[in-house]
Amino acid sequence: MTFDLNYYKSHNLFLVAVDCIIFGFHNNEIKLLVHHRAMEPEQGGLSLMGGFVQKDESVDQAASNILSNLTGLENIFMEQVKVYGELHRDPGERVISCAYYALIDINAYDESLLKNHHAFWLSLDLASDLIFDHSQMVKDALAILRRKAVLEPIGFNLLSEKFTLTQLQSLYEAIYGKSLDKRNFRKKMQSLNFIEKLDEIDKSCSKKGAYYYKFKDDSNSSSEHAGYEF
Amino acid sequence: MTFDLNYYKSHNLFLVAVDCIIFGFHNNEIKLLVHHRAMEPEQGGLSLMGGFVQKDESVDQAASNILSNLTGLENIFMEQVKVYGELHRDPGERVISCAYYALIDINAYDESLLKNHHAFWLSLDLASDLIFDHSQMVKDALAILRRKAVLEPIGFNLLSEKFTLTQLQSLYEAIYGKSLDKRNFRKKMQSLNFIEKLDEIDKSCSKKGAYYYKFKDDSNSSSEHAGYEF
DNA sequence: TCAAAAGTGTTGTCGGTACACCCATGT
DNA sequence: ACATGGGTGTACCGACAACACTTTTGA
Repeated sequence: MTFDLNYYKSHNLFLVAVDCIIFGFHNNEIKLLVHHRAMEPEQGGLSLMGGFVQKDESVDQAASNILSNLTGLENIFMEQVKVYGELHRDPGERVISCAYYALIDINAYDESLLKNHHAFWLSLDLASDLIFDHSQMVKDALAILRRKAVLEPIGFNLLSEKFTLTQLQSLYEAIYGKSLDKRNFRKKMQSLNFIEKLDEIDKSCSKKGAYYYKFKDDSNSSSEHAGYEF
Repeated sequence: MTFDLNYYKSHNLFLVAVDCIIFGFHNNEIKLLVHHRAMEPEQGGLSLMGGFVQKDESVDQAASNILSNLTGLENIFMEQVKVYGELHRDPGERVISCAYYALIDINAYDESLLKNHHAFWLSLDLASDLIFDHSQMVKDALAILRRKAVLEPIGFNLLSEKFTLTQLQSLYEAIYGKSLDKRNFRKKMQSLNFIEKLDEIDKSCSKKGAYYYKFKDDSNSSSEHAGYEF
């Protein structure tokens, strides 16, 4: 089967990049995986982890490849933020970039891979002076995260498999940048039905000890945000 | 200033397209501007209006250029839906496409331009069998529209400058695909503070006549959905 | 015994929803 | 006079926000 390739050939071609906003959570703070850019322009500047899309991969695949090369993690939830397509957003060359965000457990990734890539965790407070339009990408990703975390069991990926309610609350406080009422938070979490109490108790950060919880396995059935059919 | 262009040169290049989901509203139905695709593959199939991004325009500009070439309308609100980057989404060639949606007043555009492009309005009910992944694009755009129309004075662009509350309600009913309570709808609209009653009365579709309303000029100040700062 | 974190209920407010009738007018 | 669409108010319910004390235990 051949098509009229002239139709396609007569148009411009572009470099297409993927930039990843990889969130982690440590010390009650949201962190961001970044590195110092190795080449001009903006050599040495703080940059999101990214790369170019290759011929033989979809854009989504390009994003998850970047993440797995960097952390060894596979099948992590990633979602598109948006496309950044301004003419001179990368002063070096015309590059159209698609941003993705991911949420990972900061305790469960391959440290050595991360070192190979000279990547490190940056506190979100300092994410306001990344190179190019990367700070905007982070802002946009955070807005999505904030919007979704109210409704869906997103954000659990930022914690270890077992976590206490206090830890979970700290995470939400970090995401929204404000403190929450303990009783209201617990009540809400209960009603959302995303988590399940375990028998185990964590005594590491209190004398009394706190029950561990985990993210319910069947929490895919609960949300399913309306089919939005025609 | 020269940069290390080898870094950029060593990567693959792509065709980048823009596909526009252009919504209109007529006869109490949401419509979609489409055309029959002129070339293989899928020649004759129903397609969104689209085109390729050119070297000298941003991706956003590419989208608004498509809209203005097609309708003569400038400065219309358009928003990105997302990027569609699967390998074989366009069977003819590898094309990465960025979808945008727009809402236009179906009574105020240049009919002749539209004819030149062989474009026509399709009822949204029939939008489930567009070519490629275009139906998915429409679904995704609708989801965004539904999410935003509750909070923001979006959707007004689908009506003429002056409109009655009944017309506005029909629009919302079409967007959400269900009928709404008249009293609750009016109460809500009042509280949202987006619209302003005019002195003029429309007698075209009732004996009693209905007040015209318009979208408040200063409604930019009202929303401003939180800075989401770091 | 005391410091430190875990855990637990009630009340008021607000927004959403359900629901039924009168009004003005053209025919 | 009547048919047609325009316009209005009230009562219930659920979600969210504010708010303070008791429990457990390791040091």
